[in-house]
Amino acid sequence: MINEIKNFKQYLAGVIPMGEGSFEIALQYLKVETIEKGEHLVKEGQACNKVAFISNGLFRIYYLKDGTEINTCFCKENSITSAFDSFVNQVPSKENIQALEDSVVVTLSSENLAKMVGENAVWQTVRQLLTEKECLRLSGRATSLSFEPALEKYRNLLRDQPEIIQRVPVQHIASYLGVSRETLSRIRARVGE
Amino acid sequence: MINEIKNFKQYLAGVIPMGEGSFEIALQYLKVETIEKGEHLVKEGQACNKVAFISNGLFRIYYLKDGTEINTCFCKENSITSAFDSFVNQVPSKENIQALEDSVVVTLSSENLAKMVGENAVWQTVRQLLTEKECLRLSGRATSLSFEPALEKYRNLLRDQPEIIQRVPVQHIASYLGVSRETLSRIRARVGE
DNA sequence: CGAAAATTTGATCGAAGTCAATCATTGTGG
DNA sequence: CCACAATGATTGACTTCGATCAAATTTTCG
Repeated sequence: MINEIKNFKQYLAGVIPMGEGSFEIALQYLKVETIEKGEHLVKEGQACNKVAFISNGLFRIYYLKDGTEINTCFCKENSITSAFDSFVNQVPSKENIQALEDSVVVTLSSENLAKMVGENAVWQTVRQLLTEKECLRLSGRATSLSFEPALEKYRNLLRDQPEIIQRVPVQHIASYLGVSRETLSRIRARVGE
Repeated sequence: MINEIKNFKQYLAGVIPMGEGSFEIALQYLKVETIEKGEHLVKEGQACNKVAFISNGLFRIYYLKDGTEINTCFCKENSITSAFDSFVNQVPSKENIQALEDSVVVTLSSENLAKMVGENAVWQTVRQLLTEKECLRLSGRATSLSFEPALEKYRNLLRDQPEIIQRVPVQHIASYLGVSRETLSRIRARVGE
């Protein structure tokens, strides 16, 4: 089993205990892809018919509002990324997913996921758990975005995802926090780092 | 079958087509409860071990931030409400759910839901679909909260949930929109209701 | 090295928050 | 049924945080 697939297996083991052989069903369906920095995994308008486990690298999810990009999520190695709405409802994506670093992902199409669910119900549970996780993330984001002042937002990000601040250009972080580049710059000057 | 249960069946039919008899499994597990205006369905600190289908009435979900209430959701008849995090992860709820009108709900405990999933896999699918729905709602909320000016937020609420504005006290709406009571009041004066 | 992009810094402006007072509505007890 | 308290909503004055515009500086990369 190649390394990327192993990483994915490891990741799932942390989400739900999987009986011997349950994971192996997936092997025939998984695909390893390399995405270079700057390239897109998903583009607006496309249907996103797959989820991607990030074995290595970093992505951002963003959409366009009145011509400017708004980042909604940063996804790093050892997590899953996808254009949720598009994947679930098979509609064209309003979101873009772009690699911020050279990345390697393991992808799984929705059709293949459906097959896996048919073969072993544990995959249905996996899907359920991952969806619930996404709910919790979104709920936290909604809270933070509108009820924290800019400084708090930054502090919280620093607390919850310190690596992001190291690895992501400031402009993207500003948009993620719902703050102008200039304001974020000043906050950073004050916080010292 | 009493009316509240019928309503619930009807609601589910709109979420997913259910084979004859699939719903009937639920009958033994469902419970009808009456909640008077002002009473709580869930209180902070309690574990919320059930979901409630609202047959009749209106609820708000809120939590306390530095002593002030922040509303995160209004749920009216013909929809489902629950303290998501608490229900899913069996932890004490940070959220409160309060009836804004005299209400009648159909409740289902998480243990009973688990039993139902065991008896018929369609209930697993129901759960999945409802979770996905919640994700989409949260995603929209996160977007609206931080990237729309106050006026837009209000207009969007007016467009998406006009009834809420009729049925919910202004103070609660303000907190839901992440805006001070005074600002909302001024917006309403401008928009002309 | 030099051009382009990203970040920081400075000055100004505006949307929305806060504080305070007034007006409206609801509800309760005499 | 009215009076009065209590709560909720509106209006006004002032302040503040963060956006915008503009310029300077730093970093990135061909």
